[in-house]
Amino acid sequence: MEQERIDRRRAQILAAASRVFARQGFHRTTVREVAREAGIADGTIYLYFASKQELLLALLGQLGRVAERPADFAELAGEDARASLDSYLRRRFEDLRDWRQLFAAVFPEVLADPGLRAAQTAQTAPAFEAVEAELARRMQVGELPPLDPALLARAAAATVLGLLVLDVLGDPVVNTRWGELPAFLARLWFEGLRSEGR
Amino acid sequence: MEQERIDRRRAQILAAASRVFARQGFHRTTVREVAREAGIADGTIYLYFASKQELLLALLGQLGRVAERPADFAELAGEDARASLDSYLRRRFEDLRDWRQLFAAVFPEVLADPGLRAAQTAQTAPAFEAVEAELARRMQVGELPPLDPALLARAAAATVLGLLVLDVLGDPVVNTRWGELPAFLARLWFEGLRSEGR
Amino acid sequence: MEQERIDRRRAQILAAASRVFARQGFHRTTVREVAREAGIADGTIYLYFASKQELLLALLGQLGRVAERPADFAELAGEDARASLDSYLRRRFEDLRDWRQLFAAVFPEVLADPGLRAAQTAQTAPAFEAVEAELARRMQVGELPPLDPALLARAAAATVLGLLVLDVLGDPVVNTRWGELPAFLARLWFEGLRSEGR
Amino acid sequence: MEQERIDRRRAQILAAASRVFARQGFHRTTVREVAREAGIADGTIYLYFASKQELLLALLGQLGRVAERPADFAELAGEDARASLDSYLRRRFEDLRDWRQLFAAVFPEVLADPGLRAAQTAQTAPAFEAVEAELARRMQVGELPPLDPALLARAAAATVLGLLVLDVLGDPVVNTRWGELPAFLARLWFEGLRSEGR
DNA sequence: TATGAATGAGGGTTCATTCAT
DNA sequence: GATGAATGAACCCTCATTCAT
Repeated sequence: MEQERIDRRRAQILAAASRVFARQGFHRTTVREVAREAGIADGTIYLYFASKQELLLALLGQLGRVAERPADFAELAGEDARASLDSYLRRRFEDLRDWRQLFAAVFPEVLADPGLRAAQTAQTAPAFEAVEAELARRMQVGELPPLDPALLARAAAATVLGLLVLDVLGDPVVNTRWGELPAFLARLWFEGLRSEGR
Repeated sequence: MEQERIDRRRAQILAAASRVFARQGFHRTTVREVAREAGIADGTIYLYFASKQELLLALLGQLGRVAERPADFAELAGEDARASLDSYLRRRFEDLRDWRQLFAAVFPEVLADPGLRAAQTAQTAPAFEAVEAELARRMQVGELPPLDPALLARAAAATVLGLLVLDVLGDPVVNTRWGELPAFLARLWFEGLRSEGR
Repeated sequence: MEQERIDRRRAQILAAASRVFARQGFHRTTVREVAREAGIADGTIYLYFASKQELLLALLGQLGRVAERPADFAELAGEDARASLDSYLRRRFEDLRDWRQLFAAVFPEVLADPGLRAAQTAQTAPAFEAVEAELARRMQVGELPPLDPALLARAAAATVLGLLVLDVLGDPVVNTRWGELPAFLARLWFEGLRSEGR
Repeated sequence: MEQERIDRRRAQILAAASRVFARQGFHRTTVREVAREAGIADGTIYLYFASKQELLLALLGQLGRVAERPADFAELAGEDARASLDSYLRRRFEDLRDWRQLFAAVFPEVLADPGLRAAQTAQTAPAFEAVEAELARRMQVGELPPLDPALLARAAAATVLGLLVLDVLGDPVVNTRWGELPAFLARLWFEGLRSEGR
């Protein structure tokens, strides 16, 4: 089908853009470099995207689909809190690794551009709301202690986001021990730092 | 004194740059805009900084001085773990609010530029080591449960960093309730999410 | 062919540069003026030359090919000295006229730039050596009086170079009577200024 | 006297300008560099010269006074042609060495700038006329063979000018054997290149 | 549809010149 | 008079975008 060819081309270009943006940053990358990476001519990109900025927005859209994923959280409703957190984090961190490049490509520019900042925040709002609702429910049924759901959601999101950022920055510990993080976080969040004896 | 005048001018220019970069991002900002914001002529900037890039590096240096601050952590050696964390976080979060603009100005570019990423990671390494050592000490004396100090340090740093990022992104909860975060985090990290009844 | 198109464009740009540089000098000429003269856009020049300086170097290369021409001198080996000088000068002066613009475009900058001065002198050295060898040979066979070949070569080159300079300066006599110069020089150099009667 | 102080300052600045222009060329030299070389502040130059261009014009004026010197030629009226040429050239070449720096500083720009080219040619015209008149006189009295005085004057001037240019270009022979040139030229011009036996 | 040469607006930087001290 | 910090016009060059082939 015609649409299919277009989609394939767009995907090819976006993949190339993601690689080069992640490597050099959006502004240090020329459209020509994206084209070279995709193995096509400069002008061809403009047959599939209206501008360089549109490339970024398309990548942001892809990234957005990951950010929306927390809604899956609700699916875990049945399990007990600790187990559900554990398995949720494990899956989440595996996903994130895959999206690392996309994140490195897009996120710095999101942070730098006021328009994108607003868009990103707006896009993330529903996910936060869903998480907050789920947290509140579990608190009500006594599965979780009565904390502020909004703050708890932010703290959790911030930790994951921060680890992703440290990963992109090249922190050697985070780079090499990414796989240990879900279990570590689950334990930390649930047990806390109280020393056992007390 | 002569040096003093130079320092004042450099500070004036850096403050202006920090404002505009935070607002629009480094690359979307022209040197002319920085000059306008500082109330001086384009060329004057080049009497105090060799290039636009040097402006960024100088701001990065200012930011670095904050990142090194975790070393203060060691000063709290005497207090008990929960109290020391509490007061440390409180002071840290107040500081961070002040450095928010600087962070918003510089960090996106750090994230986007491979060279700056490496520099930033290298610059932060000693602070991580100090924190890890302090954590290990407290674990040994039984003030903290025996967790991996490296991961714990990363998790804590990631949470703070992530909250700063959410703040910059304009998350309404983080924006308006920044002051509640230190106490919330101290409680979360110490008590954990175990519901009381179990 | 592809290379052909490139060569044509380069030639077109160099011809334009030669005209404008000769008219206004290298530094008083903007890249935009060269582009306008060539009938292309500013940026197009940079598809064919890396910098404004490269434009100058390319022109210098063209000029160099003329300076090397004295090697032709050796080809006249068979003829008698006076006749060979005469025909050599005649051809040389005709050539020079054609290269006048190129010379006016490039030479002032060669004279002004230490790096180019050295390059030019180095480039000319082999030609001088060839001429000296030929002169020495003719002296040995008695076709020329025993003068210092190095000085003779310099004196001759200096005269021609000086006339070219006077021509560029706009000396009315040299401008209008360029064609008489070869014969005049041949006569002067051969007969000398001794008045006949002595 | 007041005027004297001014003159001294102007001379000091011009000497500095002459050195730096000769070394780096007019356009590659900043006004600041001239000031540094003169040991004064940037702005001070503008108390004595209206613009950077005026510096050049003042130096051109100094150079002009040398170019006018050929009028001395007339003073030699009494001597016989060969002897007078010989001593004239000897004194001229010594002078020229002294003016070498000035020449290197100013001449490239004269060659490059249409306005200065015209000025220089106009300024030199009277000297040429004087020389031509003297040559014509000597031809009439039989001291010189009947050549075209205008061409002869140009040829002689071109040779000297060309040698000066070769000197500035850094030709090693001209650089090291400048002192031999007057005698060589006198011999060449008078005896010519006819081999003796013929 | 794909190409890549051409375009030209825009930005970082330099530097001649001014002027408050 | 002397200073040198400040100015801002001008220039070289880059690169997103267009369009003829």
